[in-house]
Amino acid sequence: MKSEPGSYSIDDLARDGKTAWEGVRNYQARNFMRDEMRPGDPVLFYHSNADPTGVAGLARVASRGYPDRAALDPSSPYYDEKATEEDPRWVLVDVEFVERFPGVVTLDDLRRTPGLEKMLVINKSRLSVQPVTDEEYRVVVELGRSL
DNA sequence: GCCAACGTTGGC
DNA sequence: GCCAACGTTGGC
Repeated sequence: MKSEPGSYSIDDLARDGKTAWEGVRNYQARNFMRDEMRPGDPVLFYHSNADPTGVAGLARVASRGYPDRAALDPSSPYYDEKATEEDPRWVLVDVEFVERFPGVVTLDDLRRTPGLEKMLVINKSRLSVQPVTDEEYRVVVELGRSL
């Protein structure tokens, strides 16, 4: 799951303990949260538009998908005029903090680590919620903890 | 700040 | 249903 640290970083999550991952306004990303993610699923927390950009730590899915009510709130930056009470259109999950890596596994690290060639973040960087295989997860965690 | 890649919108 | 125009994302 990706976030711009200027907006919400791994440190913010460490402070909050848990947060509602609101504001995702992309159908593919929404569908992952709605259809695929379950409480307990491990999450790589990725800092985009950052210095350095890359995986900053680990989190965990803490709820099933449920409506993102920010879409109904005209004063929210995530407001969507097409969202309604009956069909809020957008979905989020709760995410809880697990650990912060001692550093950041940079995008460059990901690119040059054998076994990670197919990670979507390398080729489909714009997708803000994306699946990671068990093996990719394992490799990234190992990299992150050895920084 | 620039720009390429991508997703969405809307006219036809 | 196509596709051009547009807006957004995100790496650099």
